[in-house]
Amino acid sequence: MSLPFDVLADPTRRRMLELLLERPRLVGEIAHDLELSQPRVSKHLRVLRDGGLVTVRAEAQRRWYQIRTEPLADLDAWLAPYRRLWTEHLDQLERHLETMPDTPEEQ
Amino acid sequence: MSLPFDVLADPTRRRMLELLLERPRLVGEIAHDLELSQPRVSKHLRVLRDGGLVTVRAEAQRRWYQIRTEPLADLDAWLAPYRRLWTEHLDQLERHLETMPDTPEEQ
DNA sequence: CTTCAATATACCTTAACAGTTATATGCCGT
DNA sequence: ACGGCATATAACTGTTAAGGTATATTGAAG
Repeated sequence: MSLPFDVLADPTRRRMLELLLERPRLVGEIAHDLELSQPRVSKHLRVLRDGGLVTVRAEAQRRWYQIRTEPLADLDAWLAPYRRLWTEHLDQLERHLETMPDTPEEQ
Repeated sequence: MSLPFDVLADPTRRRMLELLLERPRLVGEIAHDLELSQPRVSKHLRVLRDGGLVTVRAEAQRRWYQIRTEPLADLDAWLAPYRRLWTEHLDQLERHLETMPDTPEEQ
């Protein structure tokens, strides 16, 4: 399970994903909507594709890009153990901190 | 809400966070457990700290680093709209795809 | 007050990556 | 067959970031 952190680290790619969340799109559409050059979009789509976050469907010269959820589900799974820290027992962390030696804070 | 993607993009930092999930740790502990040089650990901790993912508590020359959940909760929130794609109505996407023009797949 | 221990940081090198411009590829219409 | 459209990729450039080594800082202990 390779996590999509690197792929999602780029804000442009996240904006593209956000568009693709609504519906599949053409390269040109994305470039237009986000005001990006076409090669730039193609390159990012390549990265998204290599990371498994999108798939392509060819229609003549057009390419329909569509979101793929698996890596996002993996990310969700990665978050699980941390999520408990701020949901279930929020005070469990607090109690833990009280266990720590009591010394002046830095910064 | 600045997302912690860049910070978490580094696998070493993710391993460090994983350690800190159990309990707060000293720099030296982390370096030892993960077999990393001390400066390397300090540098990563700096990034984690700037990203709000950890806080420090000074105890003499020791520094106790402890996890901070807010950015992770932000990440969780970011995931929310996507999460629906693979939980609630998995077939909603499928239905959407059937709406698309039917052309040969690429790769 | 000197020395050692724990940590932070400066400096340097290298690698990766985003962006641009130019070009290639493939398909459609005429 | 030909010109144009949609997309991909190559080549190049600039920036950023990680890692290493060396050094600075601060507190403790003797």
